[in-house]
Amino acid sequence: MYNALQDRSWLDLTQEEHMAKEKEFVKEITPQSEDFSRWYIDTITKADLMDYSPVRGCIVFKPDGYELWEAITRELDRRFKETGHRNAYFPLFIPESFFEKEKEHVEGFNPELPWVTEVGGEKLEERLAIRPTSETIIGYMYSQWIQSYRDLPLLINQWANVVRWEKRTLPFLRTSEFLWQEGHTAHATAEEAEAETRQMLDVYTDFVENELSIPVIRGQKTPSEKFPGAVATFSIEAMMKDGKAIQAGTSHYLGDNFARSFEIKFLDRDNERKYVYTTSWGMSTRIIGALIMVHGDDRGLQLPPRIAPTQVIIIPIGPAKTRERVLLATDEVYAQLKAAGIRVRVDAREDLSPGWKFNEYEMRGIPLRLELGPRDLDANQAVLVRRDTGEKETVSLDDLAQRVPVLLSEIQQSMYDRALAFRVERSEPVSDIAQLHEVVRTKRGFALAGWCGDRACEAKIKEETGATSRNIPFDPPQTLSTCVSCGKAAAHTVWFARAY
RNA sequence: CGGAGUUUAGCGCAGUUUGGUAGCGCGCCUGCCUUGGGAGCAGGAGGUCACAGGUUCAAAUCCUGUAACUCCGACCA
Repeated sequence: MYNALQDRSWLDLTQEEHMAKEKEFVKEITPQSEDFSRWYIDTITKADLMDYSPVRGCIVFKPDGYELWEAITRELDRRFKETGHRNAYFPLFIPESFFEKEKEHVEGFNPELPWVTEVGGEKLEERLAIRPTSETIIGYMYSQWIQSYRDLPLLINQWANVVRWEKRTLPFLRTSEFLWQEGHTAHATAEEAEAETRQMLDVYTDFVENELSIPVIRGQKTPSEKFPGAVATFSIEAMMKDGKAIQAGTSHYLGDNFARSFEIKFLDRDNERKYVYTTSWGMSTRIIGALIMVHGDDRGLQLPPRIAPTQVIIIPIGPAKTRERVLLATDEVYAQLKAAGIRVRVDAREDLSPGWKFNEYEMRGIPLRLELGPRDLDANQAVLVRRDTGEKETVSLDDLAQRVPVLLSEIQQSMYDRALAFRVERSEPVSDIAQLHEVVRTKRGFALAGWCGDRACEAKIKEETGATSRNIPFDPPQTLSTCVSCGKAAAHTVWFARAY
């Protein structure tokens, strides 16, 4: 365990290194390089995003964490509505018989389902599952609602909590109860449903890359990794700073599987009764974990400006005798930024030193800090400090409303660029399992490999390296011709990685 | 679900070997003083030592069991 007080090595460091080292032991966050898991837990705890709950595997979203989710829902919801979807809400409880209608589906979820079996001490006639996802109950309702081709397409989204009793949980990334949205659509033709599946993957990609500054790999899941009951599952995959993958969002083409199970039929123009084709797609609070693990550093969180609940924190500085003057100017700067549409807050608490606040808001990931003190006022300027690079600049008070939005957008882009460069650097093609193992375990990254299409080869890779297939990318950097496992001709080029 | 570790004040920990008054740092409260990278001084509050049993004159400490958390595996959209 690193003990800051006993570590004298920093005495020999240069001024700059000395500063950095000093900062290191001021805060209570384990460095990423020392223990990434500890870093993650330290960061989300110290940044006050969540707390553990008395219920195993369930966390409390504290206001700062929930505010992040609210920002995410706002941006996603806007995109869903722009693409013609409407929100609805279906029950939390699902009758047991519903699950049994789709064999693959029930087998996929059975191990994680909690059941309500009695109420008021009396046993229920039929057990009720607490939903792990809502395909079945929505499928049933759709069978009631859809009569004619004129009822199609049916484009509905639900914001909800779902429960999957996970054996191993990790805050945000894998919790027994989590929040998400699930879209469920029904279409007259397979082509239209497939187009919807791709469109929603595009929506997710746009959201994650542009709002969260997280570059993603788009592709199709292999059969063993696809959603239970789906014809095809598509995903966007992101690389965390420890080189592991997180599935950031999924979109499923369900074909007519659920339509057949739930008798969802419509009368077409030709007066024939036909099954509909359905899709479902989801993104969950897991994305918050990804956001933290992609951008965070040893000083804590780092939030991309477009999603950050607070984009600029203003810290007024100065002793009592200049305080009134500084606060007056702070009010003006605040109003100016607010009017420019920037999410801005002021921390004028007198009992905490400016230095304390600098560290605190860096830990909390606020993208831009604005310092305003008496010396600044004399020069009619303010100091702006970027969270991502630490760069300082002074800006005339008259130019703030122009300069701040520009800086925020530069930060947004630069965070994306940095994450992309990191992923590219940690990704490489491999030609045998030993190499694949080397890439995912030692170098800690993504391995691009040829795959013959045989489940046994995929299972063997997982067995020997701990890596799972992430997806078959739409745009692989190159195409590989032999299977990394058996050496036969490759049917697909696949990304493999250790995953959360 | 297996293996290992942890559980003592809000947080981080010492105390457990060898049973005998509940401790430290940070934070918190009051006051003074301070403010450009986690300020200082003084005073103060705060704990069924995870939980349940057991041994003992006496248990944070020894024994048994349970739970939660962390890590590593297994499982898993």
